[in-house]
Amino acid sequence: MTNDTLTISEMCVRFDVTPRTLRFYEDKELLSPIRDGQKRLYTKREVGRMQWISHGKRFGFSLEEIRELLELYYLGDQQETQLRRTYETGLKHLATLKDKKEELISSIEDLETLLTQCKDQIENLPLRAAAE
Amino acid sequence: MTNDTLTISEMCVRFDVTPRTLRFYEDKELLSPIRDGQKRLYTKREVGRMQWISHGKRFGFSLEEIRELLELYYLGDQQETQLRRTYETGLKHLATLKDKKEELISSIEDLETLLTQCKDQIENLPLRAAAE
DNA sequence: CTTAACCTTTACGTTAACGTAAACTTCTCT
DNA sequence: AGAGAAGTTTACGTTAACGTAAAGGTTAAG
Repeated sequence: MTNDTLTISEMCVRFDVTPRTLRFYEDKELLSPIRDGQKRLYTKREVGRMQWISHGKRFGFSLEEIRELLELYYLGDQQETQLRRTYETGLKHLATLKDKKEELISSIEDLETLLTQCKDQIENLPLRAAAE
Repeated sequence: MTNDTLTISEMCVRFDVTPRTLRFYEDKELLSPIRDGQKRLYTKREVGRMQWISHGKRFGFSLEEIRELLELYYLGDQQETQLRRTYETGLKHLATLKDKKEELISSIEDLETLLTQCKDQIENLPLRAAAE
């Protein structure tokens, strides 16, 4: 019974999304689950793709940008031209991710500085009034 | 002449946004430039805030989430309660940022793996036909 | 057999984050 | 004075990414 495919509700639990979201992604050609009759079944490949979608969203990429990147999950019998294009797209995404990483690191430092200042202010609060 | 305030168009250049965007952020109380007659002037503080907005957007935060964080830029004569709340909010954001950082790092690794595979495929392409 | 759980399609609704157009002021330059 | 550049307010429009409701098919349990 424990096949290596997931139902739509299992996917929903796993990625904390609604069925609507998964169908929406399918409509946008980000996912293409197989069918058992009417029902959708998500293979390991779809799970992998959904993983990327999930991460991509958290990093602020649009679904369209994510869709481009997902080409890397095919890599079937592609034309050389297409294969190279996919590769180039991947490289660009990689560069963007690395940029964001740097930006993120310095943002974390900035926020830590702000928090330190905030903490100082809290600790040096004027002891209120005098009545105690 | 070179005051330490920026006009709206200077802000637009600096952050690569339209005037509409800056006015929109003002409407949402993310920014509050001073006025010279009708015209908006952005002080160093507003520039600092806009810096955060810009980063926040790139990391996938909503404007509402960013607005909360921006409280850290006031730190004026706040009530202790409010100050602590602001501090807590900041801590949560910091934790989220750190999570995203980890996620980002492993995503970069994953993408690099995919790209390596893709590169392999390109290099091992069947030399087409034979006619040459 | 029928009820419930789970799935489906179709289609209109909603929210965030701006875009865009119209009509007006203010300043500077010639 | 007249033209242009840069700014303003007001308000309707747009797009992405789903939410939500209606109406119905399928399968296991009682």
